[in-house]
Parts: sequence; structure tokens; C-alpha cells
Amino acid sequence: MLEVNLPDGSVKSYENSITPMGVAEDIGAGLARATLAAEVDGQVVGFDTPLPESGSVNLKLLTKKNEEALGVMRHSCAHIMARAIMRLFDGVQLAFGPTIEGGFYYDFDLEHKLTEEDFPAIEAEMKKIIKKNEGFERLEESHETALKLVKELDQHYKIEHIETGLAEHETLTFYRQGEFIDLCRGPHIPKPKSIGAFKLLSVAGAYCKGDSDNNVLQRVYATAFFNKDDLALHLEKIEEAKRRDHRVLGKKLDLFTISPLVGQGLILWQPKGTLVRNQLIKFISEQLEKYEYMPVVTPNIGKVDLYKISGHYPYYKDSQFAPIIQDEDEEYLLKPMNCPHHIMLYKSKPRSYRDLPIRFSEFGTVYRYEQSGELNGLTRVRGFTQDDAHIFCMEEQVPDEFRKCIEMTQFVLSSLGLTDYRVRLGFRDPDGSKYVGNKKDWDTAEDALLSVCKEMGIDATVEPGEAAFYGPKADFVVKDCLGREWQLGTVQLDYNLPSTERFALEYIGADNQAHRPVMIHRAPFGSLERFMGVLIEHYAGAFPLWLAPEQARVMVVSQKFEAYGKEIEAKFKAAGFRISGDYRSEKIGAKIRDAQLELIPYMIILGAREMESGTVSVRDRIDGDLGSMTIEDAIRKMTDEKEQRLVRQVFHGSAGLGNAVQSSDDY
RNA sequence: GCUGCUGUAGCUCAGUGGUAGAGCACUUCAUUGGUAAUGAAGAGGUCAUGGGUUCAAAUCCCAUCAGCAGCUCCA
Repeated sequence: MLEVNLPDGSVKSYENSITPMGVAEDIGAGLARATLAAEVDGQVVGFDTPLPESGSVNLKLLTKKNEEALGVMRHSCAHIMARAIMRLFDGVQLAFGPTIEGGFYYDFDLEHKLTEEDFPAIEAEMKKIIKKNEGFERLEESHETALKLVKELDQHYKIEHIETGLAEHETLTFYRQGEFIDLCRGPHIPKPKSIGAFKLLSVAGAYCKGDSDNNVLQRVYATAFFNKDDLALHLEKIEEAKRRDHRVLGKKLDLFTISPLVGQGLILWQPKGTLVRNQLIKFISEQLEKYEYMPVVTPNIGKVDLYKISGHYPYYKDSQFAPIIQDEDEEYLLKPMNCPHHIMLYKSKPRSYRDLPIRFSEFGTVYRYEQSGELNGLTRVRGFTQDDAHIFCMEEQVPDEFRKCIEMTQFVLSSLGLTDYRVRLGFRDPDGSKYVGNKKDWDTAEDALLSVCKEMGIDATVEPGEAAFYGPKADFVVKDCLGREWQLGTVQLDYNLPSTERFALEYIGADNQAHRPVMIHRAPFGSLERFMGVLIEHYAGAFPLWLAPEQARVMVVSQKFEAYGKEIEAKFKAAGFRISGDYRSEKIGAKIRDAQLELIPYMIILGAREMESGTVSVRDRIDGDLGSMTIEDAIRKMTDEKEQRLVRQVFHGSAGLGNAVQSSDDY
């Protein structure tokens, strides 16, 4: 006998095997019609997934009102898309088709090169399928029968999947809808009519099984909603996010430029971008002083031998600019990292335990030859400046130093209003071969990271395989406006570079013996370039007052007041503001509009009234006209806002074109 | 690096083989105004670059460079 507990507290019992739909029908025909899927003990299952024969389960029937049902529906929509494509094109081989954050995709292998021009035809075919409203039928087959079936269907990827990835599964499920049958774990909605609105978004190549040694499949991205309004809202969100793109805003606001003649991925900072960047550097420098870092300066190149010792040269040979060959035995590398230089500073003299921890900081510019396809505005570049530092400390100081690094990073991010990040603990992949160092040190380091995060109440996600080759790390990861994740701040523990095999670092302990220090690599921003990119999108280009390249603009109602305008401008400059004046023969409305579009925080509007009373009229970018006040009051108000580094406006959300959230098809 | 798409004025874009276009920005002139666009005139392009096909190429083909999306990679 099975006991089914429903969310309203009622309990139903069944003697025979039953599905969630059976329970829904038992409750009422209306509910049965609305039921799309179910949640059994917190797990999303199909409307047709049999419940256990006995025991007790918590059952929640999912309808259009439940967020979880959306994912199920989208996966069904993916099947319909696949079915439509198979109808329209010959020789379609199906690969995988999971649900992602803002929709779904399906990978295909077919002769015809799909383009966006094919979308209308595919969408029309999908509409036809939906209109016919054939149900999704769940088929459970033995491993053997399943293999026979996919062979009959001549679906090579599915054959391979059953023979390899699913070799251990005794039974496998298929879903059939009309002539379309797909190996699929499901679940699916009962009937396609609940797909209210859908849209194909893009097509791109994707390596089969995510391995660059494999062939490239064609991946079609799409999304679906229960109703048209939700789809329209989603598409509008994507458009909005695109308007916030740092590459678009960077050009519009004159922050930076990239010239092919200088080189791909090499950022040329315009004066305005430089002003913002320098404010960030100033801000971090204050923190470095507070946390007792010692600024150092090191050159942009170093001997190849240095990076052979550090291990970077052999390991990252392909992603470095080629060495500069000066002479047969004299080769230099543009520095891809700052740590080896800092290590040489450490090694320049004997160190005592009394000196530790030693914290060397540097805004160090490094160069990496990233694959051309990876380059992306400011977020992935070939030359960037890290707000880098290396801490050399005793093993017992590691937790404390690590904690301080995390604390500083958190403070820096929160000061900028960046709260929407996750902390990723990059640990080593147990099967990976890229790592150096011994297991004991790795375990110690990973344990240290875990326990400090726990102690600090940080909800970190552990990701095996995300470690650096020399040690585990804690990364601060944020999403850009399109939903792509980027690593910003990072704190990395390193037992490797100090080791005998590398640089053999030492300090003399209280026992007068030589000991090995531990290194911590850390950078709260990570790369200033990437950070600026993320920040531009975070503020949608509207920087808070303290960061804004142009903090205020004086504008006169008529050119008659230019002299008064210049006088006021000078007073703001003297008070330390970045201010300009607009004395064009334009109407005040036009000047305001221009300043507003340039996202200038404050407008100081001057006319006869202000000149006579010796006041200024202040217009706020966000709140509009604030009325007139004395110049002292205006300066005081703005100085306050600037010194507090007040963040008054940020923009959230992304286009949701990011990572897979569930792979309902990957079995 | 791989797959696909794209490249026309400073910006956003139209232009499917026959004399290179619009809006905004820019310059000049007029206008001197009160919280998101005053009016007029003007200037600005080897149509990414290099080859090819053609009587004729922005348009068709090839290569290169660059950008975009995704994949892969990321010290």
C-alpha cells in the first residue's frame, strides 16, 4: 500500500501502482488537465512516472504556475524542435538536448548547415506539431531492446551513448511523440498544447561531448514559455541586457578602444576609462595599505629560464606569446604571471620567521596569448593588469592570511555594490594529471580553504577540476549581462612554487632551522580589464559619483551666463571634482539630454535666477531636478556622496543565455 | 583553436551586378533659451584588406584580417 502526502496536508492511499497523473485524476478532472509534471520527495518526475508500490511519499503536482514545470515543458519543446528539424532535413543525427537557464538547446549532426534563415521554417513546423497535440508517451525498455531500437532508428550518437555512458543501466526510457522517438530520461509534459510560446534564438557549433578532439555538432538554442507575454518579456530582457553590454557602452561612453593594428585583445584605455580605472586602483591601494601589503614594482619581461623553473613555461607554452630571442642563450618571455618576479624579491635575502607574513603587492600587467576565439571585449584579453599580491607565510599562518584575503575581496566587491556573485572552491580533479605537488599538501590546502569558508559562513560551491595546476583556489565568480560567468577575485594557496623542485623558498624559524614558507596568490579584482567590463555592465555605464569619469557638468541657460558658469566650474574643481562646462548655443533641454545620455551624475544648471541669488540649480541623473541651493551646499552634498563611495543604482539580471542548469537528457 | 554568421561615414544601419544613401554625431551660420532633441546649410566613405570572375563588383567567388555567438581552453 502506498501513502501519498499532498501539499495541503491531505493523505491518499493506493493499493495498486499509480502515477502522479492517476493521483491528479483521483482528485479532480480539472487538476488532471492542468497537471504537467510532479515533484516526488523534492525530485521532479513526469506525470507518468510510476510512484512506488508501497511506503509513503510527498507528492506535489506541478502545473503552469510552478517554476519547475517550465523546465519540463522546455525539454518537451526541445523534442518538438528536434522532430521538426528531422522532418525538414535529411540524415539528422540526434545528440543531446538539455534545458538551460533561460531555455533549452539541442545538438544535431546533419549535412545541411543550419542558419537563422532556417528558423522560420523550423518554427512553422513546430507550430504544426504543437497544434496536432499528440501526447508524449513514455516507453521503458530493457538495455538490449533499447540498443536494438536505436539501431533501427539509425541514431549513432544514441547507440554510442547506450553502449558507453549507459552501459550500466538495466532499463532505459524513450519518449515517443508521433513518428519521433528519442532516448530520453525525461520527464515530459503530457501534451504539447501547454507550450504557449517558443522561439529559436541562435545556432552555433559545439564539440560532441564537450571534447575538442571530437567532431562539431550544430547546436540550436531556443526558449519556450507558457504564454506569449512571458516570452515577450524574456526577449525584452535579452535586448535590455544587450544594451548594457560593456563593449557597446565602452564605445558609446568613450572608455576604451581596441585596434586591430595594435592587436586583438589588447586594450587601449581612453582618458575617461583611465579615470575610472585609476579610481579603482586608488581604492584598492588604500586597502592594501590597511592590510599591510608592501607595494613592489617588477618588469614586464623575464628570462624564459625563470618560467621553466616555475613550471609556467612548459605548462602554458601554447597560451603564451612566443619568447623574445635576444641571443642563442638569452630568451625572454613577456610575463604571463607576476609570481616568479615576486618570488625573486623574496629570495633576494635570507628571511626570518619574524618577517612573515611578507605581502608583496603590484598592479602587474601580464600577457597571455589567449586563443583568438576566446577574446571578448574587456572580459577576455591578451594583456591585462592584475591587482596582484603574493603572501609568503608560515604554514600555521595560512588560515588567518586566507581569511584576510577573502575579507578584503568581500569588502571590495560590496563597496562597489557587487553582491551577486558566488564563491567557487576550485579543487583538484582526482583523476586529473595536470597537477603538480604531493597529495598531502593538496589535502592540507583544500582543507584549509574549506574550513575558513565554513568559519566565515561563506556558501561556497566546491568544483573538482577547477584548481590551478599548483594549488586549490577560491574564486569570486559573477555573471555578465548575457549570463556568462567570469572569474573576478581569486585567492589561491600554493605549496608548490616554494618547494625544492621549484624555487626552494626558505625562512629561518625560531628553532634556527630552515623552513618552507607557503605562498598565497590573491587578487580581489582579478584583472582590472575584466573587472571594469563587469562593472560597466553592473552599472549599465552609470558609474557612482566617486567613479564617474565626469562627475558633474555646468550648463548655462543662455550664453550670457558663461562667466558665472566658469566661476562655478572653478569652485567645483577646487573642491576636487571632475567637472566640465557646456556653453554651447543649445537650449538647456538639449544640454540636459546630452548629459543625461552621457550618464553624468550631476548637472549644475545656471541662469539669471542663480546668478542673482548666487546659487546653483542641481539636477540629479537619477532623481531629476533638485532645485537650487548654495554652491557650498551643493559641494557638501556631492562631497559626502563621493567620500562615502555611495552606490545608488545598479542593474541586475542577465539574458539567461548561460550555463546548463539541468541536463534532462543526459541520463 | 573549432563551427557558423557578420564587416558600407565617428556611431546605428539601408543599399541582390549599372553614378554610394539615411538618422544621429561633426563644422559653419542664425537663434540666447529654464530641466531629455531650435532651425538652416555644409563637410565626411578606395564599401575591412588582397586577389579573381565580369563590359561593369559594396553586391558573385577565393584568401587574409577583424568582430559576434557558441564550443573548447583559461596560470
